[in-house]
Amino acid sequence: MPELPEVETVVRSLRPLLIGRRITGVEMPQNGPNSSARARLRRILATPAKDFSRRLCGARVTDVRRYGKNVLIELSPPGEETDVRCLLVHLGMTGRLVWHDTPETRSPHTHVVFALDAPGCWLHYTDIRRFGKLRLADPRGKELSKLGPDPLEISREAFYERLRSRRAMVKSLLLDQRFVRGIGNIYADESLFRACIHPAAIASRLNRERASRLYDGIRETLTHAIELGGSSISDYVDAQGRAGWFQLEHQVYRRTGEACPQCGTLIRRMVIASRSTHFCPRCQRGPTRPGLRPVAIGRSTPHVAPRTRKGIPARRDAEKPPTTRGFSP
DNA sequence: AGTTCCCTGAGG
DNA sequence: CCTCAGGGAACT
Repeated sequence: MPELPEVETVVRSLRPLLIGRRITGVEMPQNGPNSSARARLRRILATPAKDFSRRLCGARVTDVRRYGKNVLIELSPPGEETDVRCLLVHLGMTGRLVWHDTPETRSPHTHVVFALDAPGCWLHYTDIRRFGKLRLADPRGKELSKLGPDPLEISREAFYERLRSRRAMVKSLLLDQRFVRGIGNIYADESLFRACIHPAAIASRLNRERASRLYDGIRETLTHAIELGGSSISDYVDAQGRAGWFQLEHQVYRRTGEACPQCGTLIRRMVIASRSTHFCPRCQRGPTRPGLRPVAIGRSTPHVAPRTRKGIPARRDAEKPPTTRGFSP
Protein backbone atom coordinates (compact mmCIF):
# COMPACT_ATOMS: atom_id res chain seq x y z
CA MET A 1 0.00 0.00 0.00
CA PRO A 2 2.52 2.53 -0.96
CA GLU A 3 1.03 5.88 0.03
CA LEU A 4 2.75 9.24 0.20
CA PRO A 5 5.35 8.35 2.89
CA GLU A 6 6.24 5.04 1.25
CA VAL A 7 6.55 6.58 -2.21
CA GLU A 8 8.62 9.42 -0.77
CA THR A 9 10.93 6.85 0.83
CA VAL A 10 11.24 4.92 -2.42
CA VAL A 11 12.04 8.12 -4.31
CA ARG A 12 14.70 9.16 -1.80
CA SER A 13 16.35 5.75 -2.00
CA LEU A 14 16.12 5.73 -5.78
CA ARG A 15 17.67 9.13 -6.39
CA PRO A 16 21.32 8.34 -5.62
CA LEU A 17 21.05 5.11 -7.57
CA LEU A 18 19.42 6.44 -10.71
CA ILE A 19 20.23 10.09 -11.30
CA GLY A 20 22.79 10.46 -14.07
CA ARG A 21 22.51 6.83 -15.15
CA ARG A 22 21.45 5.66 -18.56
CA ILE A 23 18.91 2.94 -19.17
CA THR A 24 20.66 0.42 -21.42
CA GLY A 25 18.00 -2.26 -21.60
CA VAL A 26 14.49 -3.23 -20.60
CA GLU A 27 13.66 -6.89 -20.11
CA MET A 28 10.28 -8.41 -19.43
CA PRO A 29 10.57 -11.89 -17.98
CA GLN A 30 8.13 -14.41 -19.38
CA ASN A 31 7.39 -16.00 -16.06
CA GLY A 32 4.58 -15.84 -13.56
CA PRO A 33 1.40 -17.70 -12.73
CA ASN A 34 -1.82 -18.02 -14.69
CA SER A 35 -2.06 -15.43 -17.37
CA SER A 36 0.34 -14.92 -20.22
CA ALA A 37 3.14 -12.42 -19.98
CA ARG A 38 1.35 -10.32 -22.56
CA ALA A 39 -1.81 -10.18 -20.45
CA ARG A 40 0.14 -9.41 -17.30
CA LEU A 41 2.06 -6.63 -18.95
CA ARG A 42 -0.98 -5.04 -20.51
CA ARG A 43 -2.27 -4.23 -17.05
CA ILE A 44 1.05 -2.72 -16.03
CA LEU A 45 2.32 -1.01 -19.17
CA ALA A 46 0.26 1.65 -20.89
CA THR A 47 2.51 1.29 -23.95
CA PRO A 48 2.97 -1.93 -25.97
CA ALA A 49 5.91 -3.81 -24.44
CA LYS A 50 8.07 -3.52 -27.57
CA ASP A 51 7.64 0.25 -27.85
CA PHE A 52 8.07 0.65 -24.12
CA SER A 53 11.45 -1.01 -24.28
CA ARG A 54 12.57 0.68 -27.48
CA ARG A 55 11.63 4.16 -26.35
CA LEU A 56 13.35 3.84 -22.97
CA CYS A 57 16.64 2.41 -24.16
CA GLY A 58 19.35 5.06 -24.19
CA ALA A 59 17.44 7.51 -21.99
CA ARG A 60 19.35 9.10 -19.16
CA VAL A 61 17.77 9.74 -15.77
CA THR A 62 17.88 13.43 -14.92
CA ASP A 63 15.74 13.42 -11.80
CA VAL A 64 13.50 11.26 -9.62
CA ARG A 65 10.52 12.88 -7.94
CA ARG A 66 7.32 12.03 -6.14
CA TYR A 67 3.97 13.33 -7.33
CA GLY A 68 1.20 12.12 -5.04
CA LYS A 69 1.67 8.36 -5.01
CA ASN A 70 3.53 8.39 -8.32
CA VAL A 71 7.24 7.98 -8.82
CA LEU A 72 8.41 10.24 -11.65
CA ILE A 73 11.64 9.16 -13.27
CA GLU A 74 12.54 12.10 -15.47
CA LEU A 75 14.63 11.39 -18.55
CA SER A 76 16.84 13.38 -20.88
CA PRO A 77 14.85 15.83 -22.96
CA PRO A 78 13.39 14.82 -26.30
CA GLY A 79 15.61 14.90 -29.33
CA GLU A 80 18.82 14.26 -27.48
CA GLU A 81 18.66 10.50 -27.17
CA THR A 82 14.98 9.66 -26.90
CA ASP A 83 11.55 11.19 -27.26
CA VAL A 84 10.50 10.09 -23.79
CA ARG A 85 10.43 12.71 -21.07
CA CYS A 86 9.35 10.70 -18.10
CA LEU A 87 8.75 7.19 -16.82
CA LEU A 88 5.83 7.35 -14.44
CA VAL A 89 5.53 4.52 -11.93
CA HIS A 90 2.51 3.90 -9.75
CA LEU A 91 3.17 1.09 -7.29
CA GLY A 92 -0.49 0.23 -6.76
CA MET A 93 -0.81 -2.09 -3.78
CA THR A 94 2.18 -4.38 -4.02
CA GLY A 95 4.52 -2.75 -6.49
CA ARG A 96 8.22 -2.57 -5.69
CA LEU A 97 11.13 -0.90 -7.42
CA VAL A 98 14.20 -2.61 -6.05
CA TRP A 99 17.85 -2.49 -6.96
CA HIS A 100 19.50 -5.85 -7.67
CA ASP A 101 22.99 -6.88 -8.67
CA THR A 102 21.70 -9.28 -11.31
CA PRO A 103 19.10 -9.21 -14.08
CA GLU A 104 17.91 -12.65 -13.01
CA THR A 105 14.48 -12.64 -11.47
CA ARG A 106 13.85 -14.34 -8.16
CA SER A 107 10.15 -13.73 -8.09
CA PRO A 108 7.56 -14.94 -10.59
CA HIS A 109 5.98 -11.52 -10.06
CA THR A 110 8.89 -9.53 -11.42
CA HIS A 111 7.51 -8.00 -14.59
CA VAL A 112 10.15 -5.56 -15.79
CA VAL A 113 13.92 -5.42 -15.32
CA PHE A 114 15.76 -2.22 -16.24
CA ALA A 115 19.46 -2.50 -17.04
CA LEU A 116 21.59 0.54 -16.19
CA ASP A 117 24.95 1.71 -17.46
CA ALA A 118 26.88 0.77 -14.35
CA PRO A 119 28.27 -2.65 -13.47
CA GLY A 120 25.95 -4.76 -11.34
CA CYS A 121 23.01 -2.41 -11.61
CA TRP A 122 19.52 -3.62 -12.40
CA LEU A 123 16.26 -2.15 -11.27
CA HIS A 124 13.48 -4.72 -10.86
CA TYR A 125 9.79 -3.87 -10.97
CA THR A 126 7.90 -6.52 -8.99
CA ASP A 127 4.17 -6.47 -8.38
CA ILE A 128 2.26 -9.42 -6.95
CA ARG A 129 -1.23 -8.08 -7.45
CA ARG A 130 -0.51 -6.08 -10.57
CA PHE A 131 -2.44 -3.02 -9.51
CA GLY A 132 0.60 -0.94 -10.36
CA LYS A 133 1.33 0.90 -13.58
CA LEU A 134 4.34 1.90 -15.60
CA ARG A 135 3.81 4.48 -18.28
CA LEU A 136 5.73 6.82 -20.49
CA ALA A 137 4.32 10.25 -19.94
CA ASP A 138 4.82 13.94 -19.93
CA PRO A 139 5.00 15.03 -16.29
CA ARG A 140 2.93 18.08 -17.25
CA GLY A 141 0.39 15.88 -19.00
CA LYS A 142 -3.26 15.61 -18.18
CA GLU A 143 -3.19 12.51 -16.00
CA LEU A 144 -1.11 14.20 -13.31
CA SER A 145 -2.85 17.54 -13.65
CA LYS A 146 -6.08 15.93 -12.43
CA LEU A 147 -4.55 15.32 -9.03
CA GLY A 148 -5.17 17.70 -6.14
CA PRO A 149 -2.59 19.58 -4.09
CA ASP A 150 0.10 17.82 -2.09
CA PRO A 151 -0.93 17.80 1.60
CA LEU A 152 2.57 18.83 2.60
CA GLU A 153 2.52 21.82 0.26
CA ILE A 154 -0.98 23.25 0.47
CA SER A 155 -1.53 26.15 2.86
CA ARG A 156 -3.77 25.85 5.91
CA GLU A 157 -6.19 28.39 4.51
CA ALA A 158 -6.42 26.77 1.08
CA PHE A 159 -7.04 23.40 2.71
CA TYR A 160 -9.91 24.85 4.71
CA GLU A 161 -11.41 26.41 1.60
CA ARG A 162 -11.29 23.10 -0.26
CA LEU A 163 -12.98 21.26 2.59
CA ARG A 164 -15.65 23.91 2.98
CA SER A 165 -17.13 23.40 -0.46
CA ARG A 166 -17.57 19.64 -0.19
CA ARG A 167 -20.43 17.69 1.26
CA ALA A 168 -18.78 14.26 1.25
CA MET A 169 -17.59 12.38 4.29
CA VAL A 170 -14.17 13.67 5.23
CA LYS A 171 -12.52 10.24 4.97
CA SER A 172 -13.77 9.79 1.39
CA LEU A 173 -12.30 13.15 0.52
CA LEU A 174 -8.91 12.32 2.00
CA LEU A 175 -8.84 9.19 -0.17
CA ASP A 176 -9.85 11.15 -3.27
CA GLN A 177 -6.63 11.96 -5.14
CA ARG A 178 -8.32 14.88 -6.86
CA PHE A 179 -8.93 16.47 -3.48
CA VAL A 180 -5.44 15.95 -2.09
CA ARG A 181 -2.82 13.70 -3.62
CA GLY A 182 -0.94 10.98 -1.78
CA ILE A 183 -3.13 9.92 1.13
CA GLY A 184 -4.43 6.34 1.24
CA ASN A 185 -6.33 4.26 3.74
CA ILE A 186 -3.67 4.00 6.43
CA TYR A 187 -2.81 7.68 6.63
CA ALA A 188 -6.43 8.79 6.29
CA ASP A 189 -7.36 6.82 9.41
CA GLU A 190 -4.24 7.80 11.34
CA SER A 191 -4.60 11.49 10.45
CA LEU A 192 -8.27 11.61 11.46
CA PHE A 193 -7.46 9.96 14.76
CA ARG A 194 -4.69 12.42 15.41
CA ALA A 195 -7.06 15.27 14.66
CA CYS A 196 -9.90 13.76 16.78
CA ILE A 197 -12.29 13.92 13.85
CA HIS A 198 -14.86 11.26 13.04
CA PRO A 199 -14.20 9.72 9.60
CA ALA A 200 -17.85 10.10 8.64
CA ALA A 201 -17.94 13.81 9.47
CA ILE A 202 -19.24 15.90 6.59
CA ALA A 203 -16.41 18.02 5.23
CA SER A 204 -18.38 21.23 4.81
CA ARG A 205 -19.54 21.03 8.43
CA LEU A 206 -16.01 21.18 9.81
CA ASN A 207 -15.38 24.58 11.27
CA ARG A 208 -12.12 26.41 10.84
CA GLU A 209 -10.68 25.07 14.06
CA ARG A 210 -11.41 21.43 13.26
CA ALA A 211 -10.22 21.83 9.68
CA SER A 212 -7.04 23.30 11.05
CA ARG A 213 -6.63 20.35 13.39
CA LEU A 214 -7.09 17.98 10.47
CA TYR A 215 -4.51 19.90 8.48
CA ASP A 216 -2.00 19.50 11.30
CA GLY A 217 -2.98 15.87 11.88
CA ILE A 218 -2.29 14.99 8.26
CA ARG A 219 1.02 16.81 8.13
CA GLU A 220 2.30 15.46 11.42
CA THR A 221 1.28 11.92 10.54
CA LEU A 222 2.86 12.03 7.09
CA THR A 223 6.03 13.72 8.28
CA HIS A 224 6.52 11.27 11.10
CA ALA A 225 5.87 8.34 8.77
CA ILE A 226 8.44 9.61 6.28
CA GLU A 227 10.99 9.87 9.08
CA LEU A 228 10.41 6.19 9.85
CA GLY A 229 10.61 5.10 6.21
CA GLY A 230 6.87 4.44 5.80
CA SER A 231 4.71 1.52 6.88
CA SER A 232 5.73 -2.00 5.89
CA ILE A 233 2.49 -3.87 5.85
CA SER A 234 1.74 -5.90 2.77
CA ASP A 235 5.22 -6.15 1.31
CA TYR A 236 6.48 -2.63 0.93
CA VAL A 237 10.23 -1.99 0.87
CA ASP A 238 12.36 0.80 -0.56
CA ALA A 239 14.74 0.60 -3.51
CA GLN A 240 17.38 -1.06 -1.37
CA GLY A 241 14.98 -3.59 0.04
CA ARG A 242 14.67 -1.91 3.43
CA ALA A 243 11.34 -2.02 5.25
CA GLY A 244 9.74 0.90 7.06
CA TRP A 245 8.83 1.09 10.73
CA PHE A 246 5.79 3.31 10.93
CA GLN A 247 3.43 0.31 11.16
CA LEU A 248 4.58 -0.04 14.76
CA GLU A 249 3.14 3.39 15.48
CA HIS A 250 -0.26 2.96 13.93
CA GLN A 251 -2.77 4.11 16.52
CA VAL A 252 -5.99 2.80 14.99
CA TYR A 253 -5.31 1.29 11.57
CA ARG A 254 -6.13 -2.44 11.71
CA ARG A 255 -6.52 -2.29 15.46
CA THR A 256 -10.24 -3.02 15.64
CA GLY A 257 -11.18 -4.22 19.15
CA GLU A 258 -7.98 -3.00 20.75
CA ALA A 259 -7.92 -0.22 23.33
CA CYS A 260 -7.56 3.33 22.07
CA PRO A 261 -4.06 4.44 23.07
CA GLN A 262 -5.51 7.76 24.21
CA CYS A 263 -8.62 6.85 26.20
CA GLY A 264 -8.87 3.06 26.34
CA THR A 265 -12.17 2.83 24.46
CA LEU A 266 -12.23 -0.06 22.01
CA ILE A 267 -11.30 0.86 18.45
CA ARG A 268 -14.18 0.39 16.05
CA ARG A 269 -14.32 -0.43 12.37
CA MET A 270 -16.76 0.83 9.77
CA VAL A 271 -16.78 0.89 5.98
CA ILE A 272 -16.48 4.19 4.13
CA ALA A 273 -15.86 4.42 0.41
CA SER A 274 -15.67 0.60 0.39
CA ARG A 275 -12.62 0.78 2.63
CA SER A 276 -12.09 -0.39 6.19
CA THR A 277 -12.12 2.61 8.47
CA HIS A 278 -10.73 2.43 11.99
CA PHE A 279 -11.45 5.02 14.66
CA CYS A 280 -11.95 5.63 18.35
CA PRO A 281 -15.66 6.29 18.97
CA ARG A 282 -14.83 8.44 21.97
CA CYS A 283 -11.85 10.49 20.79
CA GLN A 284 -13.41 10.96 17.35
CA ARG A 285 -16.97 11.58 18.45
CA GLY A 286 -20.11 12.07 16.35
CA PRO A 287 -19.91 12.83 12.65
CA THR A 288 -21.77 16.11 12.99
CA ARG A 289 -20.91 17.23 16.49
CA PRO A 290 -18.42 20.06 16.26
CA GLY A 291 -15.55 20.82 18.49
CA LEU A 292 -15.58 17.90 20.88
CA ARG A 293 -12.13 17.36 22.12
CA PRO A 294 -11.25 14.91 24.87
CA VAL A 295 -7.76 16.34 25.19
CA ALA A 296 -6.10 19.64 24.53
CA ILE A 297 -4.47 19.88 21.16
CA GLY A 298 -1.33 21.86 20.72
CA ARG A 299 -0.46 22.98 17.24
CA SER A 300 2.99 21.51 17.33
CA THR A 301 2.49 19.08 20.18
CA PRO A 302 1.23 15.77 18.89
CA HIS A 303 -2.08 14.81 20.41
CA VAL A 304 -0.85 11.26 20.69
CA ALA A 305 2.69 10.58 21.67
CA PRO A 306 4.51 8.16 19.41
CA ARG A 307 4.22 4.73 20.83
CA THR A 308 5.60 1.35 20.10
CA ARG A 309 3.50 -1.54 21.20
CA LYS A 310 5.16 -3.98 23.45
CA GLY A 311 5.05 -7.62 22.52
CA ILE A 312 4.53 -6.97 18.84
CA PRO A 313 7.77 -7.72 17.08
CA ALA A 314 8.63 -5.98 13.88
CA ARG A 315 7.84 -7.85 10.74
CA ARG A 316 10.47 -10.32 9.83
CA ASP A 317 11.36 -8.57 6.64
CA ALA A 318 11.62 -5.33 8.53
CA GLU A 319 14.54 -6.79 10.40
CA LYS A 320 15.88 -8.67 7.45
CA PRO A 321 14.86 -7.18 4.16
CA PRO A 322 14.18 -10.08 1.80
CA THR A 323 15.15 -8.37 -1.40
CA THR A 324 18.54 -7.04 -0.51
CA ARG A 325 20.93 -9.58 -1.83
CA GLY A 326 24.48 -8.54 -2.06
CA PHE A 327 23.60 -5.03 -3.04
CA SER A 328 26.49 -2.63 -3.05
CA PRO A 329 25.89 0.97 -4.00
C1' DA B 1 -21.12 10.50 -4.60
C1' DG B 2 -21.33 5.65 -3.90
C1' DT B 3 -20.33 0.73 -5.77
C1' DT B 4 -17.87 -2.91 -8.40
C1' DC B 5 -14.06 -4.88 -10.24
C1' DC B 6 -9.36 -6.11 -10.95
C1' DC B 7 -5.49 -9.44 -8.63
C1' DT B 8 -3.00 -12.47 -5.28
C1' DG B 9 -1.86 -14.12 -0.75
C1' DA B 10 -3.01 -14.60 4.10
C1' DG B 11 -5.81 -16.42 7.35
C1' DG B 12 -10.09 -18.78 9.07
C1' DC C 1 -13.85 -23.73 0.74
C1' DC C 2 -14.53 -18.75 2.35
C1' DT C 3 -13.48 -13.60 3.40
C1' DC C 4 -10.46 -9.80 3.60
C1' DA C 5 -6.92 -6.43 2.09
C1' DG C 6 -7.00 -1.92 -1.22
C1' DG C 7 -5.72 2.21 -5.51
C1' DG C 8 -8.13 3.67 -8.89
C1' DA C 9 -10.76 3.04 -13.27
C1' DA C 10 -15.22 2.40 -14.68
C1' DC C 11 -19.36 2.15 -13.63
C1' DT C 12 -24.34 3.45 -11.65
